[in-house]
Amino acid sequence: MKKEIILTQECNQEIRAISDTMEVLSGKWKIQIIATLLIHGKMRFMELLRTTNGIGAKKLSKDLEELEMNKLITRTVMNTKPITVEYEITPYGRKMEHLINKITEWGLKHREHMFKENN
Amino acid sequence: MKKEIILTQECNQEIRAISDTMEVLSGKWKIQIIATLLIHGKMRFMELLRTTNGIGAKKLSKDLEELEMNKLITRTVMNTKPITVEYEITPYGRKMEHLINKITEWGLKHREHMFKENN
DNA sequence: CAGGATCCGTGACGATACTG
DNA sequence: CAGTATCGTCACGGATCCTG
Repeated sequence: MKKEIILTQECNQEIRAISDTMEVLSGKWKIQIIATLLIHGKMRFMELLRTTNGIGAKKLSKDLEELEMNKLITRTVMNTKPITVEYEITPYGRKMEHLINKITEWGLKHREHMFKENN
Repeated sequence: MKKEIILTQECNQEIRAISDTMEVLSGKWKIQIIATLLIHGKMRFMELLRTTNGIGAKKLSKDLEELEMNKLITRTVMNTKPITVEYEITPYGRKMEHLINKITEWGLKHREHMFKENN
């Protein structure tokens, strides 16, 4: 099974940067997971599964793995019985908070804008 | 063929806002197209096709259509022979410039960060 | 030129069952 | 509990051909 960090290899610097970011963030769930962890702090797998409405275990597992590869979260296996695992935002991941806020902000304005023009 | 603006219908306000934004932006190409149009101003279909490296005509056409639905760009058919079409960012779309800058910025830092830790 | 129609392969994702 | 393995579906996106 390959575990490589995906960094885009394309011509233009700016386009690469954009692609890199989108590679990390895109999909329905990644940002939601980050946002949830930013709010709640440490969380276990099942908590995330319940909180992130609509996601399946397989997808959650995969997304968490990718987020860990990108150093945005940490994964800690506790030696309890039965096993529990805790996920937590890294300081580096926390730096994404501002970007997520911008994204949220834009989404709110966009919804307004769409309603205004269409009705 | 349905042409509806997709606005997410989920529980939480913040999550909805995030999903709305990602709905508009996600995929490899949308932001690239916007960025390109921000730089070059008016562009024709074929210009965009050449400039946006790797995209196919079908996908470009579809993405442009979606961007137009979201009022980020305008599509103008010129009555020339043969027909030409011009795409251009709207003032509203131009408001996304700041967000795109943030995304680009984060991508650059992320690339640095990944190299630092892995080598 | 600007795309639509069609065909088709691949991979993403859900559901279910199973393991340490 | 925290996943992995397996199966099956389906929509995305590429390639090609066609049209006003």
